[in-house]
Amino acid sequence: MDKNKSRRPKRDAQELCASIPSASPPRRRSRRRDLRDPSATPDRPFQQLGTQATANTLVLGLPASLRAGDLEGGQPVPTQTQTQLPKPSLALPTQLIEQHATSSFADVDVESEGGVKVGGDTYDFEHDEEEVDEALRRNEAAAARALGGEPRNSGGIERGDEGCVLNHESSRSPYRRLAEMVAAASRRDVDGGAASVNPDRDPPAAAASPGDPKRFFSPVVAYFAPEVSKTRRGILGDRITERGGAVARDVNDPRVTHVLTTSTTYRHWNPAARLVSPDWAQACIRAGELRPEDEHPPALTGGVNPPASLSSSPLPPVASPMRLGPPPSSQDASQGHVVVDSGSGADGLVRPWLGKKRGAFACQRPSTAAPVNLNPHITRPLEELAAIYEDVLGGTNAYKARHHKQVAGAVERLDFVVTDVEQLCDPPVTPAFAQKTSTVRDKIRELLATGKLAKLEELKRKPDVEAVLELSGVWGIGTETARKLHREDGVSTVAQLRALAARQPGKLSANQHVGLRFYEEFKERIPRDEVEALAGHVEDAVAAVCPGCSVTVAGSYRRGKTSCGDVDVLLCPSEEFIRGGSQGAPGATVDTVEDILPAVLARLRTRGVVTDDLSTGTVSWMGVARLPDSRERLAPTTTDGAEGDGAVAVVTPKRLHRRMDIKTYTPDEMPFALLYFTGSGYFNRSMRTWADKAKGLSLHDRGFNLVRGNDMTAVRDAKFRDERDVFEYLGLEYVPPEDRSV
DNA sequence: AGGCAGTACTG
DNA sequence: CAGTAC
DNA sequence: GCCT
Repeated sequence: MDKNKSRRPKRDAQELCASIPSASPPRRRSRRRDLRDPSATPDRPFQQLGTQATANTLVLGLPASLRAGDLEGGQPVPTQTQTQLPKPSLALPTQLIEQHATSSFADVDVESEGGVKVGGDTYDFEHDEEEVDEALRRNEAAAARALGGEPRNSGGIERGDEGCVLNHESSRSPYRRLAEMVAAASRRDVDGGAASVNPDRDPPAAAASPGDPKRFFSPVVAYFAPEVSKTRRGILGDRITERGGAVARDVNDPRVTHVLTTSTTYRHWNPAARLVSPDWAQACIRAGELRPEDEHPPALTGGVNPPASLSSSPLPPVASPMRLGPPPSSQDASQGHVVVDSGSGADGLVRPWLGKKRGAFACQRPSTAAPVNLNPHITRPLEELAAIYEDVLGGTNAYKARHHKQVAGAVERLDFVVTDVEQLCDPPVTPAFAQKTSTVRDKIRELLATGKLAKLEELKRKPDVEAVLELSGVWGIGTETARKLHREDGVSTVAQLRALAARQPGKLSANQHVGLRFYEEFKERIPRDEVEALAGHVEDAVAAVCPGCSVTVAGSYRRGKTSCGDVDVLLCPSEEFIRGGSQGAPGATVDTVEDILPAVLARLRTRGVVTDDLSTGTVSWMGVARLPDSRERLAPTTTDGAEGDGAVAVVTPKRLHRRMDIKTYTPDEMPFALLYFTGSGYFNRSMRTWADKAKGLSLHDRGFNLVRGNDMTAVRDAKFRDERDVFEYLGLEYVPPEDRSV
């Protein structure tokens, strides 16, 4: 009766705010990109395999007391608990964002070798002088702007990415700020395409007469695939917007009508979008009118083989089962800013997805690669300390760790070199920096002054720290087990642990043996291509078992990272399958949702893709996978008769074992699952908190629960088709995956 | 001073 | 139930 | 470690 956890959250609103993508990154992003090796692989944001798309994820537990259907309306019906929150009339994200320049600028000495001198010590950067120069230029520019330079934009907010910084007015309600940040972030996205193409241009004169022949692109919302060069994208984008069209930044945007790509294997889930070559746009421009798309299918890019894994499989028409419905007739598409007028003359311009049935996974878009870290002198020690707090000390120290990491992350994202803590307080990098005091702030001060952290040095001197740090790096070994192994068995290194495991196998659990076996391999990052290839095998298996079931890669892959720590795959059978099993989904060899995963896994094991299990359930699996031997991956046995002449073995250099998770969700749950498993962790936490504070909802990987006093009730009054619906329900504006890295 | 999400799987 | 991971 |  006492566990009466009147758990009415009191979460840190601050953390939340801080964890929402701030408005500044995009600009940095693009600038930074220029600094990098142009040949670097562009980031690809996310991959939606198969068809279906809508989904999100969340993992909040399903509270025991789920009472179905006793809700009405979307209104949380608060009970009279003492814990009732003010439920402020949190006006949702509004357009209060003010623009102002980057707050601070640094004063740095650049040493000849590219180090930066701070507080007497010189730090070597992992990047070169040019980057530092760039940072300095940026600082200068920021300074100029701050001093009253060019008002970035009159009244508007979403004008381009440039210099749109939030007003960090700390007196405002944190929730309010959160909403605003979210709003700003998404706003960037929405019109962003055009804006980013040409920041100085006026909005695609939505005002002009729709019928204006000069504006023949008005029914078009284009999305440029990442492989289209920046310049071409810029030029064509300008032309398109000049002629009434719009350019979207997010393939996910439902308004996208045309995906301009050069890849024949480009694939994405928007059923309404048409895949065309950029040449199509050029042809239209030349002709002064819309040209038939068919004349410009995505061009082949010279002789490049699609990822072996994909082409290798007689890939079934996985492409679209679920979405063969009529195309969203242009104007419905959304409550959006860009109104897509399907225009009469454009007969069939917008039509159902008829795209490739097979192909590589590869819809990518320009990178969201992590910007260069200009402040390793601060972030490295903080992260090191955080790691010790979390992996060695454990327990509630994890919260300290979380905070240290949060600060390190925020500092890492800054586009100037920090030389004084005050620079972090002006607009506070994290809410804690708005406070008068803070231990982390003291640590940074110490770092800047001495280049060291006494606390860190002290911890590192303890003999067991290093050992526990290393041992807990083994999957399945946490702080407790690591400590115990060190204390009781004198094990300090993974090598020693292996020796022990060989002598006394019973010392470790089965999972820990697996973790130990693949210790080195699991530490390696997984390139996007490989994630796609692995997911491709999953897709093949799924298609064989349950046609129409979508396969979506979530996780950091979906956030556009160039490499991932693991592969996170979500399966979602079609509505038809849910209703009628193999009746509803012809070709399915299984009948229930619970049967899908085991059948898929069986296939993957047979093919050698899945090598080990870590945990197995009917709707959730965690384990180990790797690309099969190249001999097994033959050239595509083309369906059109062009016979693959046998093994065009694409050699995979190492074929490492990778951590992979696969989970099954119903279409109703998918939006939540996607959201949850796309993360990031901070982003999720912020959304959870927002949901709770603002709406009295608890958000998890399968839906919402309405929190009433001590129990919860599943929310089932609303239909959530995709992530956008979840954002909307929460009164937040949509944030695309790439902006969720926080 | 208490809370920080809450669950699923393993042994 | 503790430990671990998500 | 920080928020309520």
